[in-house]
Amino acid sequence: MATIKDVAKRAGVSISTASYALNNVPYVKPSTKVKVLKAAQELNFTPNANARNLKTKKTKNIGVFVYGFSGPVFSDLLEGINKAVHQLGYNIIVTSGPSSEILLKERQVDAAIIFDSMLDQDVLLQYATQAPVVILDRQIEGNNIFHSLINNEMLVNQLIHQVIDKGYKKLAYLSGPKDAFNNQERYKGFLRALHDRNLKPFAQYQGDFTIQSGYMLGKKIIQSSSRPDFVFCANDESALGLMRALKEDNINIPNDIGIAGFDGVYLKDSFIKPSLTTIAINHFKWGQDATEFLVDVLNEKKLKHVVPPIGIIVMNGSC
Amino acid sequence: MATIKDVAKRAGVSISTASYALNNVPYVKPSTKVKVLKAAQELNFTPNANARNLKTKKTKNIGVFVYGFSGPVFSDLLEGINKAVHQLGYNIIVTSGPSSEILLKERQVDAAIIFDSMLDQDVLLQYATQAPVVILDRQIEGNNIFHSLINNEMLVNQLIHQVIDKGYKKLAYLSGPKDAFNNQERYKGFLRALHDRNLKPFAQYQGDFTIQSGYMLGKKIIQSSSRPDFVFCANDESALGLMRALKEDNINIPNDIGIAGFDGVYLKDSFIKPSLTTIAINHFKWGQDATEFLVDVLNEKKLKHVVPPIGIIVMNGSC
DNA sequence: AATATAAATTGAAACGTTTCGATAAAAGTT
DNA sequence: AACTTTTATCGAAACGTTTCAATTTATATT
Repeated sequence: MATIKDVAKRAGVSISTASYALNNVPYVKPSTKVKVLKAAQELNFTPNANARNLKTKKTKNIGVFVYGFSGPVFSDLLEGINKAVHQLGYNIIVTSGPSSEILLKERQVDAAIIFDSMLDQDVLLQYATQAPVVILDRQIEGNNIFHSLINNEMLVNQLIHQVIDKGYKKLAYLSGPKDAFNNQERYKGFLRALHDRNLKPFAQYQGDFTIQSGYMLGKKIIQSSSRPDFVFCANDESALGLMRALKEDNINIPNDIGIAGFDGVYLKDSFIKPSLTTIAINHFKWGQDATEFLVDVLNEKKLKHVVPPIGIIVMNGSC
Repeated sequence: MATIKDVAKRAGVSISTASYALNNVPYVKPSTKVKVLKAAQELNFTPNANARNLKTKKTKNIGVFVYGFSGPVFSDLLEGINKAVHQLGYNIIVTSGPSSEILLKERQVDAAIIFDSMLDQDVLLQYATQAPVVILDRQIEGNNIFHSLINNEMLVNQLIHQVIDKGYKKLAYLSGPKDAFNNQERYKGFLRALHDRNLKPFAQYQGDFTIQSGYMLGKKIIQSSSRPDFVFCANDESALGLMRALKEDNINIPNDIGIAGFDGVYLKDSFIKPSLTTIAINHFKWGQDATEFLVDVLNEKKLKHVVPPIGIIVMNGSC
C-alpha cells in the first residue's frame, strides 16, 4: 500500500506539502498540487483512514445501531438515513448486536442513531459524553442525547376518539412487547382515550409486534365467548395477522370487529382488504431528518431540537 | 478520554506492561495484571480503535456491502451473517451506496461480503489485493476473491423439467432486471430445460423482481390473446405479484396457469394460496457460511472453497 | 555463592497521517 | 536597494497503540 510518504517522494516534495495538496489546503502552488495529485494517482494512493482518524479525531462515519435487520419500518428508516448521510458527505455504518457496543465504546463513529432498545444504556450515556446521539425508540436523558420520537400517545388517543365516535364500544388493545417504549406509549394513549370517554378497556392481548402473534391472538379472540367490537393493534404487522385470523373465520371487518394498526407500512399494498386504518409514519423522512440534525450538531450549528416524525391518522376500511 | 498512558501511570507500570496486561500476553505477573485492569476500570479506559488498527493493520470488522436495506432475502442473509460474525469475535459493519466504496478503498474492514451488484468492480479488485472478499451475487475473477453463488441454472433447469413432466407446454419466463446475474443464470436454466425437451419458450416478460412488476405483467398476460399455461418467475416476489393479478381475474392457479418462483421467502406465509412452488434458499445459512469461510481465510486456514448455498425445489400448489 | 535460566518489565520505534511553527522564496512597497 | 508582506514549502511533533530488543528481577541449578 502506498503511503503519503511514497507520494511525497515521487512528487519530489515534503510529506506536509503532499498532505496539503491532497487536502485542498490553500497556499499550495497549483503546479505542485498537480505533481502531487499525479503521483498519488500513479501510486494508487488512498489515505489510511486509521491514521487520519487517529490524528483528526474524526471518522466521517455515522453509526446506525439497530435491533435487527428485518421489517418494513427498519428498511424505510435505513433508506432514509442512507440517503441523507451520503448527501451530507458522511458514511453510514449500520450494525446490530454485540458489535454495536464495541463500535460505540471504541468511538468508531462520529455520531449515532439508535433504533435498538436492547442497546445498553450505560454504553450509550458514556458514548454521548463525547459525541451526539439521536434515539428513536425510547427516552434516555443525558447530555448530547437527543430524541426523535413519534408522538405515540397523542396519535393513538386521537385515533381512538375517532373510533369511539364511530360507535365502537368494546375496545381491546393488542399489545406489543410489554417493555417496548413505543408499545407502552401507545397503550397509554389507548387508555387515556377510553378514560376521556368514560369507557373501560374491554381486553388486552399480549402480542409481540409480529404477524404471527396477531394471528394467534385472533384465533383466541374468535374462540372466546365474549368478543370485542374493536381491536387496536400496537403495530400494523400484528393488525395484519389479526385480520387474517378473523377473515379466515368469516368475521366481518369492520362490521363485526373493527381493527386499526400503527405505522402505515401496508398503505401501498392494495391486497390487504379491507385496507387497514392506521397511523402512518413516514419512516424514510424520519431517518433523513434525524441524520440531518446529527450532522448539524457535528457542524456545531446550534439547534434546539430534532424534527420529530409526524404521524397521520389514515382512516381506511378496517374500522 | 483516558489513554493507555493514563492507565499505565495510575497502575504504576510502563506503557508496554499496561498494554501486555490488557491484552492477556503471558509473562505479566498476575498481581500487576490486576493492578492494570483495576486502573483501566477506574479510568473507564477503552482502547482507541484507530491507534490499534493503525499499528496492527487489522480492524476486526467484517464489512457487508449491500445494494439496499429492503427485502426478505436481505434480512435473512444479514441475520445469518450477523450471528456468525459475533460468534467468531468480529464486528459487522453493513453499508450501502457511496459509503461502500469509501470503506473499501480506505480498508476500514478486514474482509468483505458483497451483495451489491452496483458496487464498482475495480474498487473491489483493488480491495481484494489485500483482503479476502466473498461475492454473493455475481462473478468477478481475481486473487482473494471467492464466490458463494446459488446454482441458479441447474436448479431452475431441474424445476422446469419437473414442470414439463406435469404437462405444462406453453412456458413463459417472467424476468428480473436484464443485467442481474441471478436473473441471467435463471433464464439460462429455463431455456436449457426447454431446449432439453424440445420446446420453445412461449414468452418472456420483463420485470424487475418486485411484487408490483409481477402484478403489472400479470394484468398484461390476462389481456393478451394467447396466454402461457405456466410462468416461471425469476423470484418469489414477482411471482406473488403475478399470482395476485391472476387471482383477481379468477384465473385458476395451477389449472389455468401454473406459477413457480425462486428464493423460498414466502414458505412460512400460510396466507399465500395456493402456496408457491419455488426453489428455497436458506439465506440465513448462506450468510453464516460465507462469514465462517471469510474468518477462516483471515485465520489463514487454507480452504479451497466456500460452502455454496444449496437450493431445494419445493413443489407446492401453484403448479 | 556463583552462575545459568526463566519471568517480568521497560524504553523506544513504528504505524500513516495532520498540523504547528519556522523558514524560504516570491511579490509588493517604499 | 532595502524593507515588508504574501505565498509556498518543510521539518518535526503528535495522535494512541503494539511490539521488538534490551534490561532488570526472580528462580533454579550447580
